[in-house]
Amino acid sequence: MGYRHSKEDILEGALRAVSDDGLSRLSFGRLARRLGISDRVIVYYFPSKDELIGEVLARLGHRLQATLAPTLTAPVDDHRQLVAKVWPLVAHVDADPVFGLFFEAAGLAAAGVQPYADLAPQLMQGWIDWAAGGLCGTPAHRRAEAAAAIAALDGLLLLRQLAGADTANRAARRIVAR
Amino acid sequence: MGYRHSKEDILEGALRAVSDDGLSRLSFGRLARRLGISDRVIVYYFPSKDELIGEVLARLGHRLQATLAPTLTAPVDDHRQLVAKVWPLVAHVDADPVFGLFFEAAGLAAAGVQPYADLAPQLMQGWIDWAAGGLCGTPAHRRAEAAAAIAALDGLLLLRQLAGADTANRAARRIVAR
DNA sequence: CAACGACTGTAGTGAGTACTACATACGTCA
DNA sequence: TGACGTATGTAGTACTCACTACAGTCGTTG
Repeated sequence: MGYRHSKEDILEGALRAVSDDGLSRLSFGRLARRLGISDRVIVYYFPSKDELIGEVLARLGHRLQATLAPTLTAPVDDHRQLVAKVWPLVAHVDADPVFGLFFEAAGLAAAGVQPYADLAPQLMQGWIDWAAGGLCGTPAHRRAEAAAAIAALDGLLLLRQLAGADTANRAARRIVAR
Repeated sequence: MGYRHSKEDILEGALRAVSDDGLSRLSFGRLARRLGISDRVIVYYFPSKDELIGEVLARLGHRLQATLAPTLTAPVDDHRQLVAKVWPLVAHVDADPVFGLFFEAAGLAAAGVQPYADLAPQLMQGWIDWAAGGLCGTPAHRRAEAAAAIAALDGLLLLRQLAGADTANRAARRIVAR
């Protein structure tokens, strides 16, 4: 028969918890209280906090790319066209908490905090690979334009979080314009 | 006569501490141990941790803008020219820890952690105002181009932190190109 | 049945957290 | 001289943190 708790439930609960409270407030105790279980159960499935964070970030990345996957049907030539196509979506979709978490992880990684310092670079690489899939041209061209697109999108998202949607949208129009 | 400890020394020590360890590892106890004093003294000058963080972030912002101030002598027309002018400097100068801290603060703010959520937006606004000072044209034009420049620069810096300098430099060349 | 592994519970550990209580030294000024 | 504000020290509070020890409870398998 089924057990009372499952790793899947805990992981989903953790995702909702970090969406609400941020990565920095994720703890065994808080999560256990939120789920109404003993922290002992969480520790059983995720023997260390780093493993819990790792799985949360991995799922977060998959979810992010799954959300954006339908965007990249017809390949475009350069990062400006890609930004023009993607920005309205990421700026509209209520994926805000996900991006907030992305920046929090990036910030912690930039500050050298483990395990983020090890995990965030591959999160970023995932973004770039995703963007390269929506571009055409030589591999080198696609890599560089993809990186440029991700830089622009990340910068715009950061701007959106800290200066508001209107400012970010106006900036996006300037970046896209040629 | 001089006192044994001064607020100035503690604040400078705090700046060095966060440059080394990140904002998230700043605590009364850690800082006191690092400075070889009692945490009681720190609490005396900074009655709450939020005040300590606030002053650290403020000084960080001033230092950042002071570093970049000489850049903006001759105003340019749009964000691409501004990025072209500023990027080589911010990418070269050994201001890496400062930018790491900026992203960490932004990430914590995005996640809603206090006091960052309150302080980071004005940090961002400071950047934008600074950038607007290096542009010419109508106020509306300068605001929008400044926001675009900051978005691009922030995105590039994030890319640099998480994907390496080469990738970021290649992306910068694409963004600057018209 | 017996042995085993997967799972759950109770309880605790030692470290770190922000912050406080309280006494005391010290210089300044009425 | 005495009162006062600034500065410093010792000690402690109530809390959260990640993680552990250990005993149990199940279902499955030999």
